[in-house]
Amino acid sequence: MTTRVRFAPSPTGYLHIGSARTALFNYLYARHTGGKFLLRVEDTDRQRSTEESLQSILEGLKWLGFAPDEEIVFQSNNADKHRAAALKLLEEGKAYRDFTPKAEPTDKNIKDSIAEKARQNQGEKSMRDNEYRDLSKAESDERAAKGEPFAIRLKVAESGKTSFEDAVYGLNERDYSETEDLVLLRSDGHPLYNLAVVCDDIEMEITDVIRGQDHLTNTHKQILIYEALGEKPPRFAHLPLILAPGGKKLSKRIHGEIVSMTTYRDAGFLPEAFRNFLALLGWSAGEEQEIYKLDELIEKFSLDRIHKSNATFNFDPTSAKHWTDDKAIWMNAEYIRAEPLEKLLPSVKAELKSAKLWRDEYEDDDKAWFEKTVDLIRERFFTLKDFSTQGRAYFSEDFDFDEKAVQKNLKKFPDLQKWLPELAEKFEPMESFTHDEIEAVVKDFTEEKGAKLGVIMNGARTLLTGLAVGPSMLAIFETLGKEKSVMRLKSQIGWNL
RNA sequence: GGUCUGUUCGUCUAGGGGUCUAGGACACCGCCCUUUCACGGCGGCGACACGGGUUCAAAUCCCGUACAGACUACCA
Repeated sequence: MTTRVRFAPSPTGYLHIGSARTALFNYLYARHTGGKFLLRVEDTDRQRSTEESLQSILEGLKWLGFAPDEEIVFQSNNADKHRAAALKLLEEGKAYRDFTPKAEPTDKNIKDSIAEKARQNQGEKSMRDNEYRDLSKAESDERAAKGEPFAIRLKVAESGKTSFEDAVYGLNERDYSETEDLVLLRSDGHPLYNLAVVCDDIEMEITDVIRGQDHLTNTHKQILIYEALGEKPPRFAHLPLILAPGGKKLSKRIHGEIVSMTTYRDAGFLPEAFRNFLALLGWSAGEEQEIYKLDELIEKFSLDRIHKSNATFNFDPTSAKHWTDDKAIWMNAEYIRAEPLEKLLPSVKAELKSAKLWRDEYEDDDKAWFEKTVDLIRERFFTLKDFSTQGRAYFSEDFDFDEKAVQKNLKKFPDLQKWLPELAEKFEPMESFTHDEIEAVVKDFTEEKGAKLGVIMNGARTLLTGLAVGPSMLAIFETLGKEKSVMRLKSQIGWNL
């Protein structure tokens, strides 16, 4: 049987890092086993689901390159089937009607009030003491017929336990006494999560459920539903969580955009780099390699090498340099300089386009120049954004001067204000403007002035690119060409800062 | 409160009784390379949560404790 896995986000927010990693692992597992990767949108919470979230999630998945192998399933479309399943269990006596009026949730923190209630019930109430649990069928039917509202609860057996072998966490067991008679269908007819998930997974013929560890206890409830329905549960693999620094839960409410996938796309990350980073959060191949191309990830991925302990996604919102996980940034830089140039070019093009620095000649008459330039400057870039910011001077005359660079490399050596335009004049008559010739001219000039080579070079770098850092100066001259080099050396813009 | 799960450098991790004076990566620091910065090279800092067992031997097995997380809804 071919494996079928699903990624099942609920559209109540954008695709965040933890979900993206879950999607990745599902995807890798599907590809590794030659199975199918499916997408199911769990949009049954009408209050919180939004179209905007859905689009954000779809965009994030698209960016990461995880296209579902079959049509997207929307859980809300299956509500009738979920209801039918609940009714069937009711009919078979495996579930019962609970006529207890629905308790309105307290207005304060829901989680806290639930824990509070659990504390109070401690030792006093059994999970089975619902007064309607053993109501006769006749009476139950009669009250229902009269229009009295009811929820449908699963009738969990008095004694026994649920157990399953998790691919990551091993054998999990839970005594029935720990599980309440869970509600399958709300009194307004709305099917609840655990029922919906089980029904959909059955219908979609899911063989392996790979999801966050926060569902570990839900799994027991779901197994109870599978059993009641007379279906065989799929295999389960629960993933460790991705936490915020300090070991707290990563939440969009307190951590903001840092957790959203689109943030990384917009910040100039390469999807392959981010995928690589994500893959190593909670999984490792057990070797000292760090860089894995997708094919390699697919080949090496296995559920049994997923960790049990949660990982911390490290970032520092107060730092411009460490705004997100250092390793993610490093990995992105690694991909930017190591990817085959032709694979990187489209991304650079997109970046330059969005910064209005793109010219169609770069794919035509100036193709060779463009490729050479990208290859030259990518060496020290971290994100695609750097091409339009730090690399701006290579594509436009309208670039900024870094004040510190001007101080350090220009104003500290006032002679340069006269010398650099003079150097430009030496360049002007040159027929061939390439590395060796430029070098000879610059060296002669330096000797003539009795100056230090570094002073001339650094001054030129700042005047030509606005920066104190960058590639070899001779390469910059050659890349920019004679005309621009001469023009910028003579320009006073940098000096007038 | 209860149930379950987890705990190796700041972070991601290797490790499954002896090869561990615990390996790698990122970050940080230093040196080298260099016209600058980066890359690269070399080196440094830095961890087995704690306490008891078991064993000739424990980061590795067992038990406690601490801490963390999940669940404990007519949310998903």
